[in-house]
Amino acid sequence: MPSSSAAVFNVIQSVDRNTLFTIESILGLGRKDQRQITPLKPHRPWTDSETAQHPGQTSGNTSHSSPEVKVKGENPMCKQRATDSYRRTLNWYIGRRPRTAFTGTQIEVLEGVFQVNSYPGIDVREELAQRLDLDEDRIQIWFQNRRAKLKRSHRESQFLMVKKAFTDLQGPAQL
Amino acid sequence: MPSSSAAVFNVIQSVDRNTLFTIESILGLGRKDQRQITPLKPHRPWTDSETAQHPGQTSGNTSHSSPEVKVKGENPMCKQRATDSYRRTLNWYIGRRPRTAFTGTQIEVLEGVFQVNSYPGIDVREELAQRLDLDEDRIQIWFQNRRAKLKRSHRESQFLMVKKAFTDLQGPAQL
DNA sequence: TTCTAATTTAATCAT
DNA sequence: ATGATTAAATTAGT
Repeated sequence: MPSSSAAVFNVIQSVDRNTLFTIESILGLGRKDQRQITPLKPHRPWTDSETAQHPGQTSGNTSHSSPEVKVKGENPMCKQRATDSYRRTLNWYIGRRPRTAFTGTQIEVLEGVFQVNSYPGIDVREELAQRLDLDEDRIQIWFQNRRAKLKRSHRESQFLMVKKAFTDLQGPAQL
Repeated sequence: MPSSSAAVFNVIQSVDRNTLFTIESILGLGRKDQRQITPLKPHRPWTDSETAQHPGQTSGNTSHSSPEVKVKGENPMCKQRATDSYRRTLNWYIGRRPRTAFTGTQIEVLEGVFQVNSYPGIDVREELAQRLDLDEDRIQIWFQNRRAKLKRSHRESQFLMVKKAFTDLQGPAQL
C-alpha cells in the first residue's frame, strides 16, 4: 500500500470534517501536485494519530536499531525534571541521532582549529576525534555547520552594509 | 579527485606562514587563545532600522560596555540588588526581534492550514504571508513552534499512557 | 504561572 | 561541500 494514498485520504478527511476554512484549506491543497503530498521521507511520525487511528504503522522508517548511544563527553548537568525521563524514552521512534552536546573545552579546541584551518582533512579530524573523545563524524559535521555559520554571518554583514549605504544615501537628502 | 585539494592548500598556506604547525601546536594555541565563546551579539539586523516597521520600539542601544552579563548562571546569594540591574542589562544587549502578536484571524488561518499540512513548502508559506500580511519568516517560525507544541503534547500523552499501563500492571499484582 | 515567539545549533536531506 | 530545513534546547515577552 503506498503511503501517498493514505496521506491524501487524511487530507480529504481533515478538510471534510471542518469546512470552516474553505479558501484557506485550498492554500494547503492547491499545491498538492508536487512534493508535499508524496513525501519520500515522511518526517512526521506523530501527525497521523489525530483522529485516533491505529498507531505504529509508520514505525518502519529508517530505524537503525543499533542503539549505540556513544555520547561520550556529556552529562554536565542533572536537572531533576519529570520531563527528563520521557525526553530520552521518546527518542527511539525517531530515526534521528541524539543531539550531541559538546563541552566547553571541546568547543574551545574546535574553534581554535577552525581559525587555523576551516577544512581539516581526515587526518586532522581523526586526531581531533581521538583527543576530544568524539566520533570523527561529529567532528566533520561540526566543521560543516561552522562553515555554514561563518558564511551566514558574512552574508548578513554584507547585507547590513548595503542597507546602511542605502540609508546613508537617503538620509542626508532629506535635510 | 581533487576534493581535498582546497583543504590541502589551506593547510599548506597555514604551514607556510607559521612554520611547524602540528596538532599539538594547534591544540595548544586553541587553549591559550582568548576568544569569545559566547558571541553575545549574534544576529540583529533590525536594531539599526527601527524606522521602518516598529517605530518607537527600540531605543538607541549603541553602547554595550557590559560584556559580563551572566544570564543563566544562578547566584543564590545577594540576588536582591542585582535583579533590576539584570533586567536593565538584559534589555541592553538583547537584540531580539520584537515579539510578534498574531491576531485572532491570523491564528485561525494558521491553525487551519496546520491541520491540513504541518510542513508547508515555500510556496504555501509565501502565499500565507501575502494573505495574512506577515513575513514569510514569521510563518516558518510559527510552524516550527507549532510542530514542537504538537510533539510535546504527544509526548505527554504517551508518557501518561505508559505510566498508566505500568500502574495497571503493578496494581492487580498486589492483590 | 503558563504559553509562545524568537534564537541557536546539531543533524538531516537534496543538489 | 553547500544550502535549506528540521528538531531540540533555550531565551524571553505577554
